[in-house]
Amino acid sequence: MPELPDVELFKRLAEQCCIGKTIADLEVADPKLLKGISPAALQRQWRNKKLRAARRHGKVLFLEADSAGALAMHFGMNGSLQYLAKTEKAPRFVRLALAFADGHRLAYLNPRRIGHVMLISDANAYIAQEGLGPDALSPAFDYAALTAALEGKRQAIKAALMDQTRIAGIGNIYADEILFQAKIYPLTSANALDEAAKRRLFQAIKSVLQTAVDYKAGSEILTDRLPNGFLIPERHAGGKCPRCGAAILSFKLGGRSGYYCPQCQPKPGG
DNA sequence: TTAAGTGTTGCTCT
DNA sequence: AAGAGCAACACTTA
Repeated sequence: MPELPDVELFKRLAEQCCIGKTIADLEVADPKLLKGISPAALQRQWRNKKLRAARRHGKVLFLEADSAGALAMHFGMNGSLQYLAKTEKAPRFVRLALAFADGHRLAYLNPRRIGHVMLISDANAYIAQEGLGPDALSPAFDYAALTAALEGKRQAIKAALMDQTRIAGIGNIYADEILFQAKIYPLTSANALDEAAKRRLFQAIKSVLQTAVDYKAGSEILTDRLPNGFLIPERHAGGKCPRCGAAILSFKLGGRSGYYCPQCQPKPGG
């Protein structure tokens, strides 16, 4: 699930339901996912503090408490954030939850436990320390930033898009979608893209991610929540190109499955 | 029952 | 030195 659009929705959920609320308790159901602090220390530090703000950079969500640092949440392969009403029973896989004074809870779920929640002092310092590139949807990530990120790189353009140290927020599924919309063959060398291709790529990064957020679509296969013309619903064996009807082909890159249309995304020179 | 899977890290090899 | 490939992480679903 969680690529940039998913985490953006988690951020909005936190903003809409929890900002300004007093944290009555922290329920750490799985201490293994908590980094940088012990459950007891986190409870001491965050109890009776107010949740001040939610921020996002790439795939990371930051929840900031008043004068008590921030929690940096990584959702891994299939983590999520859920708001639970006072009387609502906790679903499976809740690993950590903020229990507010009004009885509602904000729960961090992570079935596979790939991912973590880390207490940090400052989001910007964390971004710098992790070496994260500019957030794909931020104004700071402009066309010049894209060309700089791809400069002299010979690796496949899909791998470059997914490299969080160059651009933060794009994962396997949205990388495929962006390259489909930009009509670029995913295994093209990054430094082999001409000006026109890079312009299309930049436009596709912004429009695909923004569209996904606007449609409230995660990267799950939710056909009815994505506009027509998206590749994502056809991202499986037997899929058909939404543009030309050709059979969608699959490939492997770095152990991950990718999908593309051989008609709309032809190999350079082939 | 087996395989595949939305992310990241660390290791090895070229 | 960049970059490719792979395993590991833990667990669900097809």
